[in-house]
Amino acid sequence: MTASSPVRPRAGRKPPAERGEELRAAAREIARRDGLVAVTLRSVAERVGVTRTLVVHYEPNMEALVAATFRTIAEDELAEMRAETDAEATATDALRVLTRALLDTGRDEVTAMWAEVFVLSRRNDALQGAVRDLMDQWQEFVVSLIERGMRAGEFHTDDAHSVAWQYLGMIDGINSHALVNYGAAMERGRLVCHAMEHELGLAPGSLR
Amino acid sequence: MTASSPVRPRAGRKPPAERGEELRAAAREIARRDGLVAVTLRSVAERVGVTRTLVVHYEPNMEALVAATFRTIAEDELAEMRAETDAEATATDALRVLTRALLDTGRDEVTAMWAEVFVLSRRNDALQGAVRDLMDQWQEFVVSLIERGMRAGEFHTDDAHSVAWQYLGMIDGINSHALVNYGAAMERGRLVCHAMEHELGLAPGSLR
DNA sequence: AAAGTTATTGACTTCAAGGTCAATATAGCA
DNA sequence: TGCTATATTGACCTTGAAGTCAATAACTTT
Repeated sequence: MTASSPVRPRAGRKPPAERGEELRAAAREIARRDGLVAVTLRSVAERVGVTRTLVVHYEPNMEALVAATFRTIAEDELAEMRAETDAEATATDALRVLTRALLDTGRDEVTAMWAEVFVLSRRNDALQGAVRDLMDQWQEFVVSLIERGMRAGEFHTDDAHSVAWQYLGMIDGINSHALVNYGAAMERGRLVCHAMEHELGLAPGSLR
Repeated sequence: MTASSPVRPRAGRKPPAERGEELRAAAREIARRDGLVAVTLRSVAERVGVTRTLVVHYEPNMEALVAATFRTIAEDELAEMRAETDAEATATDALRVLTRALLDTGRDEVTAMWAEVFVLSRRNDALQGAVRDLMDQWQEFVVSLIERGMRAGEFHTDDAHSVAWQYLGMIDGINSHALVNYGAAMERGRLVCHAMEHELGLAPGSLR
């Protein structure tokens, strides 16, 4: 075992834009799989197959990378939801589709990340900023959906903001609990639908 | 500055039970103030004024201490809620009081701890067990409250378990969001009340 | 009062985190 | 073809986490 070389071959030189994107993509994959806490200099470097130092070269601040990673993942998901709801003919249909999508079991990784973010942002200012931003964007998204329904005469409420905010909170909480409570994961969302139907003056069952 | 002694005086010898409780109490205080992640050998030792080694002597496993800390805090709170609701004359009153208490702003530290726990339990088996236990106990508590109301003819539902589970999820989520969204913290809970009134066949406004 | 049990401590180890700094190798340009 | 800017690396530092182990000091018991 004289020359057993466990050495990694030198990473090929790449244009900064490409390498940078490669590193950020790796950070996102790690965050999706093992959570934002797992996004470290070492883990990102190892995944890409470069030295820690190179990661520092591109991302001189880990807190910032974590925040950016969260931001991108969350913004991507929001864009997806926008696209899906925009495609629906009525606001009621859109809200039904949105609720169904948000309560879907396959979204567990994102749910876990949001739970993580509430904790981590206590100690990471950049992340806290990103969280606020994303919460605002989500809030605005749901408000505009409600307003769309009001303009069309489908929904009726006098406080779209409050309804939107609590809607998002309820969904987040139920999903978080389902993360631990495997058994109950199937039946998530009945109360949310009833609550929204009631709150927006919809006929019972409209959202199912 | 030859003899500037920053040395801590030797801690007085105490009976194991007392010292043990002292350490666990310190862990709880730290958890309440700075979160469960802040409960470390060092922080507990420093707070009590003893060496790290002594903490190890009493708590040979940090994961276990963190789990026990969470368990005690959460069980204390549950006991408090039990006492408060038991004191109410009707189940409707009890539910109103419970909801109000759970949505109270002063409960933010506990909310933060629960959010933390969902994240940490991914990497701490003992903690995961404690979380499951406590969720079960809460679930059972709310279910029995609902059943009390059904026996008295106040509530009507065909799935107390599902209603209880989602009730807790909603409250948790709304509180978590309020942790970040200072502005909206005042108006938490309208939807939850409406949802529960609707779900349990109560007259609108019964829970306000 | 002496002995023995054990609460308490200090020195040390291991591991993983973020980060610095100077050296090296390589791709693209002159 | 050779130069040069810079992408990439290796060696090193600091901090804070958990944990081990033998030594010391303080009660309790005989």
